[in-house]
Amino acid sequence: MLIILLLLRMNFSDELVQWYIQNKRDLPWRNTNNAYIIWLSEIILQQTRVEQGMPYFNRFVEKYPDVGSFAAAHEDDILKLWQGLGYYSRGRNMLKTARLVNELYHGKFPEQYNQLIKLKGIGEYTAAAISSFSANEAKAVVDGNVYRVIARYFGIDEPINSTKGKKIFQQMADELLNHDQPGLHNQAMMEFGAMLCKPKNPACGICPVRTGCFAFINNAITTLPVKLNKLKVRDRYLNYFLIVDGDKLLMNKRDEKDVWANMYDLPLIETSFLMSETDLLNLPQLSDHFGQHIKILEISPIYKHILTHQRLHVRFINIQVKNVNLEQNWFYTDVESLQKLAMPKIIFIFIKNFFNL
DNA sequence: AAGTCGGGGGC
DNA sequence: GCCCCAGACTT
Repeated sequence: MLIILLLLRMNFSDELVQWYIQNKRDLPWRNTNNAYIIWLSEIILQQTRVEQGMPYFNRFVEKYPDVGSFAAAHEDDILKLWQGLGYYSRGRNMLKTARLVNELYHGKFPEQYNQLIKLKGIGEYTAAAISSFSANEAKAVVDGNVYRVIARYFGIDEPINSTKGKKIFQQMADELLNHDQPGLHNQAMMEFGAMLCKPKNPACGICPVRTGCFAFINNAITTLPVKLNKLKVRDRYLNYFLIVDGDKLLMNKRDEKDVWANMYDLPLIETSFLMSETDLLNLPQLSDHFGQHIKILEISPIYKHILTHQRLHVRFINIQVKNVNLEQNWFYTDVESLQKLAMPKIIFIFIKNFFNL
């Protein structure tokens, strides 16, 4: 019985690897075993589609061809290059890791799972990916694709985002791993999930392993994998003030907490509910910052900006003021330097249009 | 164990 | 709208 199970599993891996070799996409990070380059690609691709991450990967490789050059960068430069990709802590953690690697390993990016897992921004998935792709270490990756492929093929209905579920899927992935070619096996599992065993409308018609697939046989494609979802979305109302003084604009550097940590936006008054323009302009905070003589030049419509846990209602209010009480993180910048600051997408778009950049 | 962190694409 | 994307970190 055990032997039959073993054979079945070996066949599964072999089938996927064969399918992979014939159908894989030609992606730039697949043509190297340079752990640094693979690290770059893996961090960029966390929770990010390949098409979205690709241009960022190319720009990062170009600008920072090795760990040393990355380690020497300023956080502002990393965040600027990361602008628009989201989950900015990835960029900030990369800088910490690059600097540590540069010191600890003298610029040679580690390839062993046990070394990688200790680094900031590298979890189980990424450590397994880097070690198996760069050095063929026998560690099985479990990403969103792998969860889906295993859940469907073996009919596992344990939620993939429960603690118990994660353990089960990791264990199954470990057992499935082809120890002769871990890197190839891992790539195959993920590519198969991404290209064929897709979340919606998987291509079961051309699937090489459908005859052994639980979900295909039992018509459970749409119900597997199972995921617990209790996503709470919060509404936030962001009122940004555009204050132009000659050729300079008043900017704010955000703090370490909250979204968009360490990035740049504008002076902000946040409310937890939709406030009318007149009520907003009567807020004491406004006169505290800008005095009594405030002239409204222009008010933008309210833009809805969707984040994972937040619905942002954003508007921009262009005002003319006599004097400004500078907050801790406020500063003036000219339009030239403006382009070097890493800004959240919605801020960047607005400013870009406003100044015709 | 639950909450937080972006932005975009497919349906 | 809702779900998902080569997840990790903090509380």
